[in-house]
Amino acid sequence: MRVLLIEDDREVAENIKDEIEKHYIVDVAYSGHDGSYLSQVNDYDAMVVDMALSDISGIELCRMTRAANINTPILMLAQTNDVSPKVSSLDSGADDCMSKPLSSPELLARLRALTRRQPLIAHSNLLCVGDLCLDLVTRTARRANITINLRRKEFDLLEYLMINKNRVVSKELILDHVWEQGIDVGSNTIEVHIRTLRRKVDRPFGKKSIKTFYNFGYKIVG
Amino acid sequence: MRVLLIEDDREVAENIKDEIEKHYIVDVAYSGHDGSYLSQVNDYDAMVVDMALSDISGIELCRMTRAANINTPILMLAQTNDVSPKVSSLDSGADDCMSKPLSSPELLARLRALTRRQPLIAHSNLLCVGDLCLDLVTRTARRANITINLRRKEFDLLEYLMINKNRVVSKELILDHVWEQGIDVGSNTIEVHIRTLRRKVDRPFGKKSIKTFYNFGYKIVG
DNA sequence: AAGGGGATTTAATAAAGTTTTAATTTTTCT
DNA sequence: AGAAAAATTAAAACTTTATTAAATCCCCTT
Repeated sequence: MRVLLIEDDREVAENIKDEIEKHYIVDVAYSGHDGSYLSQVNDYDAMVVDMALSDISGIELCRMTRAANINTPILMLAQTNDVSPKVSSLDSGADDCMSKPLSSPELLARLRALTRRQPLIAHSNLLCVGDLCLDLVTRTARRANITINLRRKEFDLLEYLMINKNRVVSKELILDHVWEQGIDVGSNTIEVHIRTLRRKVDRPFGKKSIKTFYNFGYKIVG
Repeated sequence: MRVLLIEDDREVAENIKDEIEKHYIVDVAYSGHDGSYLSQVNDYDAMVVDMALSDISGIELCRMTRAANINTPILMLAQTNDVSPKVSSLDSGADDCMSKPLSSPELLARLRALTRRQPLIAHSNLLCVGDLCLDLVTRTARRANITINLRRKEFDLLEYLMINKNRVVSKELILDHVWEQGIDVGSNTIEVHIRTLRRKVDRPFGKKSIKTFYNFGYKIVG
């Protein structure tokens, strides 16, 4: 197991390094640039990133890392217990976030939890199928540089179709994942929502990305 | 996106539910037992579990869930900011842990981070005869890397033939298994469907995998 | 607590797609 | 060759989906 620690306060860095080093191999970068470079040339099992780096902010570094298609789990270290920086870092692609003062046992436990999972697939708040992109944070869609506002059910339905892009999903699965239990199975509410979705994301762009599969379900293609 | 909330304080449960419900579908269990049961019978994209349930501890519930081979991401809710319960829950299989008092934006951001990783895609279940494969989940066939859309009766008929690959099945058996009871035995609907099947799965590929057995039935060979 | 406004569901009808029937041609078996 | 079975076709009968508009639900404000 190899961990990359990015922290520009040398003293803090030494302390954290010593703790992690009791269990894993640690590389330390004392600046965002160095960290970013190391994260791209080496394969790490996890990264621990201080949010308040002086050259590149932790959030920016996170975004860059994900943009470079590096899916290494990232644990962010926030200066304070404020909520908003934590939310920003999670939404910029970090997997976890803890605030200072740090507890080493907790830090190590969080690293264990992060690295336990399989190497994972995508790591972005954007879910894209062709030129249609769904922003999971703002819950809007974009196509041809136009932002499309979606209602809640429309968003949920589109998200489920897009998670399963290029695969047919049955109406039964759609009901299970997008609607509450116990919805009347005989109703045509799925069809109605498919229609509004098509009107918003397909028709204005002359596309037909949502296909119908008679007597079975739908699929979205890219 | 479906979330299971396990929390036995009804008032707290309602509050959390209302928050999560702004974005996802929420099922609530008011006891560890109910929660454990629900997590096993339904597919959730994430679980939010109170550590201090009165019947089963959150930690125990976590262990049971992982032991049952359920990999749904789990976010634990700790009563206090103490380190040791957090460490225990992370080590018992939880993926993340936050302490009360809860901040809804942070809770939602953590849920986004957790569910971003492994979107819940339905997995295929294949039935193959030679190079012809039937996906029982999407109800499509594939041959030579081309996906073939099948209508309901075509699919049912092909599935029955493929289940009995390399064995002749009588028309009587086909009628029994693929058609409702009481279909007119004198009709030629089987022949018509065999024809459309051959046109879709054999002819375009220059194959003849569906054989006729005069005065008896059909068989598919691999 | 009541009203307003958007979101969601229901319901009715039109449109599209599927399955069966039936008539005809071709093949198989004796 | 002749009878029976299977293949081929096209059209009729049937099912499912798309489209509307209206009704209901839900949340937010007052």
